[in-house]
Amino acid sequence: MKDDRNRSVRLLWETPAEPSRGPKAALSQARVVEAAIKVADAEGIEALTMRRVAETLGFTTMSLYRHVPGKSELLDLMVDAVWGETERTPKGPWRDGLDFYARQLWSMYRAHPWLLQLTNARRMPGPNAMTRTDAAFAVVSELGLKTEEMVAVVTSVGQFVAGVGRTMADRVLAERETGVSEEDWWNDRDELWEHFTPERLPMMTHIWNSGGFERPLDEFEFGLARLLDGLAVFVEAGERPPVRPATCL
Amino acid sequence: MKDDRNRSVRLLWETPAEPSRGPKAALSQARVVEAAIKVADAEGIEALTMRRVAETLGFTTMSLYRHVPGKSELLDLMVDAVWGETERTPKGPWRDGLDFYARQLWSMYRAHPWLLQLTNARRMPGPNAMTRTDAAFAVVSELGLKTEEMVAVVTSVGQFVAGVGRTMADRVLAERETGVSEEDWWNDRDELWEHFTPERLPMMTHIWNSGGFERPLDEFEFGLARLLDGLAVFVEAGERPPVRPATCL
DNA sequence: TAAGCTAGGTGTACGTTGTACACGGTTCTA
DNA sequence: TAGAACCGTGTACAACGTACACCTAGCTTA
Repeated sequence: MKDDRNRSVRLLWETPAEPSRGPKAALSQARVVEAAIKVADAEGIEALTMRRVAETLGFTTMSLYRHVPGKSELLDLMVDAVWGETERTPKGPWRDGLDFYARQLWSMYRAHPWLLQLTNARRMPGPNAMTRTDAAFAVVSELGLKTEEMVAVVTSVGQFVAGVGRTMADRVLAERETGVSEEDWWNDRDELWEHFTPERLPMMTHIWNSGGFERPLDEFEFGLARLLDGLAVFVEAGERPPVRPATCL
Repeated sequence: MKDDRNRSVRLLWETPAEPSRGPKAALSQARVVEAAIKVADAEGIEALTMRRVAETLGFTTMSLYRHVPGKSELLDLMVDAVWGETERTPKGPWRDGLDFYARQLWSMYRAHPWLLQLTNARRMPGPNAMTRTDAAFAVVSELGLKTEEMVAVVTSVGQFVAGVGRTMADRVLAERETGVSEEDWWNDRDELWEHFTPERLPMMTHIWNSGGFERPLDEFEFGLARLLDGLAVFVEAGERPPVRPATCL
C-alpha cells in the first residue's frame, strides 16, 4: 500500500467509499485539511506540524493518520482545496483573460502565502488546480498559436505571479514569524549602510539618496503590465519569432 | 553577543582580525563555507546539515560553530560566496545589459539550485551580491527613468529569472533526491490521465493530444524575450504610463 | 443473538535536526 | 610562569514525522 504510486492520484481525484464497519469517525479528512490550512494561514508552513494540527482539532497527533496518509499528501490536499476557492477565468479577450488569471493567482497567494513556500515539483495536481489552468488556456485558444506556444504564454503568467508572490510571501511570513517588521529589522542592522559608499556602490547610493528605494513601484502591477505588453508583441506579430527549444533541465 | 543585530553585517562585510592567542585553527570559515556549498550543490539544501558538513571536513559537528555563528549565518556566507563567482554586468545598451544580467543569474541558479530554495527575506546581503546588483542598475541609468522605475525594471528581471529558476531547481533537486526521473515519476502515476477527459478539461486534453506538453518551449528563453519586449515598450515610450504605488504587503 | 472483522483514536518510541553547555588541550601575552 | 584566549570534542535537549502495538466501537455474518 505504501508503494502504491497511484495512491495520491486517487486521494485527490476520487472520493472514497465510506466504510461500513467500525466506529463513527469523529474526525474527517476535510476537517484535517481545513484545520491545516488555518494553521498554515496563521503561522506559516514551518509551524504546520502534525502535532500542531492535531492540537487545534483537539485530537492526538496520530489520529490524523487515520484520515490522511502522511504530511506530503496533506499538503497536496491543502493546495487543491485552496485552488477550489478561486474563480475560473471567464472567456473573453486574451489580455483581459490573462490579467484576470494573474489577479486570481495573486489573491490566492495573498490569502495563503504558504503556497509559495512549497515545492511544485512532484506535487500531484488536483482537479481544482487543473480546471483553473484549463480555463486559462481557453482564453488564448483563438489566437492561432501553436499549442506549445499557448502553454508557454500561460505558464509565463503563472510563473511571474509566483515569482513576485514569493517575495511578498517571504516578507509577510518573516514578519509574522519574528514579530519584527521589515523596517525595524533593517533599522536594527544600521551598520550595513556604512558600507554603501559611492565608490563601492555608486548606483545604489544614488538611488538611495534620491529616494528610489523608499517609494517602490508595485512589483505586481509593474511587472504584469510589462509582461502583458511583451506577450502582446508576440501574440499580435504577423510571424512569431522562433524560440529555442528547451536546452536541458 | 547573541543579540547583536549587526553581527551578521560584520560577518559579511568585514574581515575579522586574526586571533593572537590560542592554538592554530585547523579549520577556517572559508573551508566551512566551501564544504557547505559543495554539499548543497551535490545533495540539495535539505541535505545541508551541520553534521553533514562537519563529516565531509572530517571534524565534529560542534567544531563548525567556532568559525560560523550558526546555520543561518552560514547560509548568508554561502549565498554571497556564490554571487562572487558571477561576472558584473558590463556597461552597454540597456537591453544587452539586462540580457547579460539575466543570463548571469540563470547560470548562477543552474550551478547552485539550492539558492532558490532559500528565503530572501531577512537575509543579509553581502558585498558580492550588492556590487552585481549595482552594475545591473548602471545599465539602465541613462534612460531618463526615475530611480524607482530603474529599481522596478531591474527587479522585474531578477524576479523573472528567480521564478523560472525555481521551477527548474525544484525539478533537478527532486530528481537527485529521489533518484527517479521526472518522466518515470509521472509514468508511475498513470491513473492520473484517466481523469483528463475532454468534458472536464477540454483545453488540456486538446493540448495534450497535439503534443503541446511534450515539446515545451524553453521557459527561460521565451519568458526573457517577452519580458524584455515589454520593458522596451515601457522604456522607449515618450511618456511612461503611471504605475500604482505598492498597495500593501 | 453471538462471533468476528474492520476502522478510529491513543500512547510510546525512534531517528534526525540545530545548537547550548561543559570540558580539556594549545598557544600566545603579561 | 601564570593565565587568558581560543580550538575542537562530547553530551544533552526539544521538536519533527511517523512506525507500531493497543483498545474499543459498531457493522456484518453465522
